Amino acid sequence: MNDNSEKQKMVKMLKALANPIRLKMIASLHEKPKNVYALAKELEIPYPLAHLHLNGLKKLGLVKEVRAEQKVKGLPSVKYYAPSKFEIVLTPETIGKLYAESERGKNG
Amino acid sequence: MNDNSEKQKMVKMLKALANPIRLKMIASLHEKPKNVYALAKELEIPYPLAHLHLNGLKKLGLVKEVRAEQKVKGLPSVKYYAPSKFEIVLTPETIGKLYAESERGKNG
DNA sequence: TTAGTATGTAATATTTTTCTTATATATAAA
DNA sequence: TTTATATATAAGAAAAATATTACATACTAA
Repeated sequence: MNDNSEKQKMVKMLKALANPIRLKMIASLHEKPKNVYALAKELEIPYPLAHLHLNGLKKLGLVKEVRAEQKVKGLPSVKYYAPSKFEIVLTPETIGKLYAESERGKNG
Repeated sequence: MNDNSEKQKMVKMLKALANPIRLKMIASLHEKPKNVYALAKELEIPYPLAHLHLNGLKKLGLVKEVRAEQKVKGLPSVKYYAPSKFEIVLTPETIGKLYAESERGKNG
């Protein structure tokens, strides 16, 4: 019942990482945490696009908010993001295992 | 000049692997080499679709022909495929490195 | 000769992903 | 008040990926 979610999660993760903008974002945030606005400027893409891509990474837990600086009074603070700790190893073996294990999971 | 190809190749590889059918194919071929027709039946998808997906993997070198059995006389032999040996490790560090190194490659 | 095995491709249709444009809010500085 | 900083979302357009249908070839077995 739940054995599919592992495979589905993997596909979602890989889809998220299979994009040059999102890879660049992770690389940039790994170097130094920053906010969406700065990221958009650095990658030379419009803010809504940057927001969209970062949000996708955030939803999958590949990127997280590390701190929120309240520059002014009680107002929209600047949110800094950094990559989460993740490790995905792709080999014929790991892929084979992913499917073999969930097959077994079906019955026992 | 050539520093982009590494990143582009990575994105292509990840795109190829970010698909349930293609992951299943690799898992199945890792278990036992087989031909497109058998793969199509096993995954319960139409042959042209299986051909399309396997071709994508083949073009990137993720899957290779391991042998061709000539069942009959001088005719379309059955082609068996297996995954190539590959290893892709995805962490914030490896992604950061991928982009940092190619940046440096631009000038030196 | 029809069904099953086996290959491969082309054209189209569908679906998903990606990108742009527009909207809305809020502050500071010029 | 206009520009720059900063957030967030929605709607629609464009592009890319995915899937279907049809075609063409070729042998074997029923």
